[in-house]
Amino acid sequence: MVRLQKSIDKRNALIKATIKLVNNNGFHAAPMSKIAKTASVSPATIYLYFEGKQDLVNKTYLEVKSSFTTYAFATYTKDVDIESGFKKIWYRIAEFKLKKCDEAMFLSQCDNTPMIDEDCRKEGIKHLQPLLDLWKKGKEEGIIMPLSDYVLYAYTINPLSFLMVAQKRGVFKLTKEQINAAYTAAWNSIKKNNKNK
Amino acid sequence: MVRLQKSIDKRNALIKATIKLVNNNGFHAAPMSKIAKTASVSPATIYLYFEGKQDLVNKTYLEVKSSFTTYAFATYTKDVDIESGFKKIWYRIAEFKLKKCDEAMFLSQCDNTPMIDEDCRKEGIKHLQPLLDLWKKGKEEGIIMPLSDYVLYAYTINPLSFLMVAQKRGVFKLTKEQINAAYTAAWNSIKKNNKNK
Amino acid sequence: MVRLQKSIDKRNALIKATIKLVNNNGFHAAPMSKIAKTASVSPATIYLYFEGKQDLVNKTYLEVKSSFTTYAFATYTKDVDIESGFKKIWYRIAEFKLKKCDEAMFLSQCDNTPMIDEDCRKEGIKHLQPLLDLWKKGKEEGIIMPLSDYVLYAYTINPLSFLMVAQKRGVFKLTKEQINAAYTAAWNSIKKNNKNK
Amino acid sequence: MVRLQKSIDKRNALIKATIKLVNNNGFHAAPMSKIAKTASVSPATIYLYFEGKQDLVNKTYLEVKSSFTTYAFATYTKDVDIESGFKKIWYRIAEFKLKKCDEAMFLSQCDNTPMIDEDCRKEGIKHLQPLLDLWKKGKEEGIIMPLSDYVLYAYTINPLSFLMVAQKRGVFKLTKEQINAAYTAAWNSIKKNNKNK
DNA sequence: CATGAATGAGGATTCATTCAT
DNA sequence: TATGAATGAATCCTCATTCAT
Repeated sequence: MVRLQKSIDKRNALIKATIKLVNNNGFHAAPMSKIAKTASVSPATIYLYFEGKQDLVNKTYLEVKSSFTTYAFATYTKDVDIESGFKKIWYRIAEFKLKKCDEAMFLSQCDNTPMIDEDCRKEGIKHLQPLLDLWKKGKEEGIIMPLSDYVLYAYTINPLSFLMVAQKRGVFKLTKEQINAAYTAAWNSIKKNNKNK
Repeated sequence: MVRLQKSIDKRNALIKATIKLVNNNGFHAAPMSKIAKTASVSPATIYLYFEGKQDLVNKTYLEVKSSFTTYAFATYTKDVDIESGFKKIWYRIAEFKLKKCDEAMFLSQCDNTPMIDEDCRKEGIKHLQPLLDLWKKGKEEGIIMPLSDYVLYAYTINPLSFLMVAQKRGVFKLTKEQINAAYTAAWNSIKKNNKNK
Repeated sequence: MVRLQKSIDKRNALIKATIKLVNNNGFHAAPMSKIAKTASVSPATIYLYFEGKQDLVNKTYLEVKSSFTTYAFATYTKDVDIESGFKKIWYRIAEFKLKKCDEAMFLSQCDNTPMIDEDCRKEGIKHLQPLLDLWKKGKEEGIIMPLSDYVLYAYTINPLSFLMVAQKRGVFKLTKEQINAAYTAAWNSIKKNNKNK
Repeated sequence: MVRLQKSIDKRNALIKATIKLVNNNGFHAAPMSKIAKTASVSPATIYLYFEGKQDLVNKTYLEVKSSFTTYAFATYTKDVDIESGFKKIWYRIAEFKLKKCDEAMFLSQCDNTPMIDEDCRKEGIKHLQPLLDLWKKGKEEGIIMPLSDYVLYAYTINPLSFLMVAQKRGVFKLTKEQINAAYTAAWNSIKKNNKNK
């Protein structure tokens, strides 16, 4: 029992070290030896918790992705109307990008890299289901445009990653106003807005 | 044939090889030796055309970015109204993402990686000026929402990258209809909503 | 056997391999890979014991230099008169050049090459202090000519290196008689000539 | 004729470049490409004048060695007594070490390195004959100690190299007084000094 | 469970040399 | 004669992984 506890600590330390190093200089600057050192652990120990580097990276991705979705849906309940539900989720995601900066950065680094297995990527998306359900309902009710989920995601959620990275690079500042404006843009892009014509 | 001049052909072959290999398996799977082999050239030859790997990657990025913007603005002229201009550019970019798939994929891999120098990145953005000018005018004329250029980019251009990558992964198909729908979403997200005029 | 400690044996083997290879064909013929092979070790292992090639070479130099001075002063005590002391040290050095031939050859290779860091070189000279003290006293007592230590070294110790290298090249043989003659030459060159007293 | 002239210029430029680069950072910092560049010549051109790097280095050595001995014996004539003759030669050599600093430095770098072929080395020593003849006569006349030529060289000429290198390193200054003192040391070390006892 | 030492395979880069002109 | 481009082999070094303890 006690040993098991200790183990989880080490596993977490390794995950954290991976995130930190990848964020600092990208995947190519996160060798196993450095990850081990950052986690105050022997290189050999990593292989007690993970099958290898690929596995470590994948597991880290899943962990962070799960943390992301948990955060996103923490305050969401199905019993609200489409726009309110969407708004709630969207703002939670925006909040995540701002508050859990390390994790958000890590996810964005994972976005377009072949470092993450395709299977693992699919696994990571599963937890997004509540949002997909919401969209489905929204489309059925004629409130949201009948677009593919990918398109909806591309126009509402993904821009937040782009803006967060821009902020991280120091070329842009995500103020409260900017976020509100971004929400409006997001909603406008997918809402069916010809009802009162 | 001609040996008195460093052959532009070899340089191009190296750039192309870099794009290809990075696209296939990411930066970490594009060693100089493989790049050389792919370009049918000796490893040492690379160093006649580029200062090192960093330089090769940077130059490749700039080359592709330039190709991208050239394509984007090829049919654009300033003398049209805001929406027409935007539409023209947007569709050219969409076309680029579809037709110049390799180059588009490469650019998306560059987006969130620290492999590209920050200076180089800034250099690459310069050529986007015509679009920024258009947006400026659009904002002044009250046609486009008064948003930061980063937000405008995040909501109109960046989603295309996301969708292109999704398509490349085989989880999504960018049909003509999808593109038209995407355009509508893009425009809706940034146009000034004048329904209650 | 024991693996919990970096084995001093391996370090020594590496130092020895370096000496051997440099002696055989000079610095330029002692690549890390060959040093590793000669020491029956993986190339990567070298980097557990040394920071890089520069460090390996420097450390080897210091090691040998230290071995040299230890040998030189092993039988020397301050309580003898100047000439006896000098003679003792001189003969020990001569003995070193003959018996520890590998080390002596290595040191002579280091003499005029920029492969050794200047700092490291200075460090190596420190241990020569007893001889310098002896000289100082000898000069004060009017027994040794009032020459710079560099000149004293050039005329008494350095010739031994020259002769040893010549012997190694096979063009000359350092017999006992030659050594005695060399000692006389050395002492004559620095002793205060008191013939006309 | 004109072409031949030009050729000699290039050959000389190459020799000079070799000396310069080797002096600056040792043999390992004098790649063919740099030598070519320093001599304002194409790398390929080197191979028109020399068989390869080994040959270039050897020929450079011989050239410099020849320049050295020429200088050393320029003012020497056989018709003087032993000590005067020796003194003349010795001071010329000292002058060479000071005035032709580049060449002297180069020679000292060649001293203990296996970069120079043994055959080539022997060839270089040949021109020293006048000094060896002088010594022979001196020994026969009972003026110089009956020592091997190597020992005589080690105690009279070689120290000058040592001192010159020390000066080059900045740890020692070869003033006129030092040189005179050095000469005395040199002569004392080999002269048969018990004649008037 | 945990470790530090050890490693072979592979990475970027340089070099002496050659080739086509 | 002279060249700049081109290169395969070799160099230093790093990395993911394993092993003996």
